[in-house]
Amino acid sequence: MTERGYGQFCPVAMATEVLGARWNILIIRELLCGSSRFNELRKGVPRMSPALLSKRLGELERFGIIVREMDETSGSPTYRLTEAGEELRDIVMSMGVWGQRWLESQLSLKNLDPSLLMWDMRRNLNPSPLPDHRVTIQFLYPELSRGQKKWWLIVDKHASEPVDLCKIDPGHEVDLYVATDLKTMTAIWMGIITVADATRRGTLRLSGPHSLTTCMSAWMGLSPFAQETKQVRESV
Amino acid sequence: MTERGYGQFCPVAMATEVLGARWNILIIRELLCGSSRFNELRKGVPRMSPALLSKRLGELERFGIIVREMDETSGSPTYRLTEAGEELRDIVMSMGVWGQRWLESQLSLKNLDPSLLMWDMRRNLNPSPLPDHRVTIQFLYPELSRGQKKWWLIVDKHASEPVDLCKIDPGHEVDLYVATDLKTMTAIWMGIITVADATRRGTLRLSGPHSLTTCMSAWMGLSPFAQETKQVRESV
DNA sequence: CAGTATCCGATGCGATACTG
DNA sequence: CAGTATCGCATCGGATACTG
Repeated sequence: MTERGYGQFCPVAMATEVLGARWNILIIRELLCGSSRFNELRKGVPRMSPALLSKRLGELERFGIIVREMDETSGSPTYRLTEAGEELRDIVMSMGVWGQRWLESQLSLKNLDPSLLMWDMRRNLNPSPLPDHRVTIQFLYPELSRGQKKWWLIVDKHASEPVDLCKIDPGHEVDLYVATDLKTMTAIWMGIITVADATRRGTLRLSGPHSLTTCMSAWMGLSPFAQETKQVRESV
Repeated sequence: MTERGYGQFCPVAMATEVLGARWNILIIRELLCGSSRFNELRKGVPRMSPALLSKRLGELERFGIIVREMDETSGSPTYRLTEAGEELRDIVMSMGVWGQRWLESQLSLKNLDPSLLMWDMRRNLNPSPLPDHRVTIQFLYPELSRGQKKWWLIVDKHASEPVDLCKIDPGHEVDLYVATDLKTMTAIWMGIITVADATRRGTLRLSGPHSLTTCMSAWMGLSPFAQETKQVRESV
């Protein structure tokens, strides 16, 4: 990529100069999903170095796609999409739908990452089917390394942040245990298999009260693209 | 870009691995516009080396976005979009619309290129307002170098290819002369100014029969994004 | 016409460490 | 928490020439 531009006046080419730069679409995706602070964004693009993220944020601001503002209360910087950036929502979503429909799910299932998965689940979890009191759910991935093995989702409808994610034991009594492997959990999240499938095969085990286990597919929000039906590739 | 992937299972990330690779969106744009042969594609991405184009076509084929087939009659290879590729049309068009709405037109007008412009005009010219007989239109860009100065568009409704583009004098009598500068002509094509504007300012001069000059904005198709209204950037 | 082959330079970007 | 600073390599891709 010895120089960035395409030397074309075509608006598609102009847009591609911005949107085609590595990482940019994913940064915009994070902002569209509601992240706004630097270290929040980092969680969504963990393989990106902070230096590069900072650089890209600057570029996106110069292009008028995001603005950097100081948060009144916390005093820390905040990024949000401008109107121009917000108008990218349909494009980014369409790309996701297209990816889900046409790219091999096998490929996705090679890019497993528990942090990203749990972070996504935190974001999309739906508290409403859950009881009114605080609920603690522990996820266990036995095959993973020490630091990645255990995760806690704490749901409290009445808290300021209804869903919280921890990697260290919050100390609460656990209401529901979910034991599975990362590939299974990711496949469920992506809509490739269901909770029922995995339970039947024995790759997912739930232990806790019936009131929590039976409605798992209700409170566990899936990926926004989960319901997109997979298409079969055209064979030559 | 030390490695290509993002390491994320998210469908947006998967799609971005394919669509974000340099040039790919522009190649797809060309295919969507109807190009199908290698050297036809090259005209749409002149700054791309043939080696790289070839490589990218191979990748796109492996991803199931295009297929390479042999043309029965000519015996030469042909590329066309698969169903998966065709489903990218809305995304690519949306990117163009977004680019036209939000990116500085000044930027576009720094990426002038007469070959791309004339090639685009050839593609979008609308023969129907023109007379039934063959019409030859000569474009003259006095400021350009010898090889880029003169262009001929030959329109013949009854020919197999209704619109032809030449860089060398086809020898026909010219019906309409268009003299202008490249920036003006590009701005007209992009919908930034109109033929009438440019004529009034004297940056575009037409000489030929009234029947051809008055309906120029009718036969000269504009960019597919020309009617998108420009938006003003959010000021901080 | 439709590509390959080869070469080499620029730079994007990843890794790590550090600071206010 | 929110970034900067620095370094060095891998690789992307541009240029040119060549081939069936």
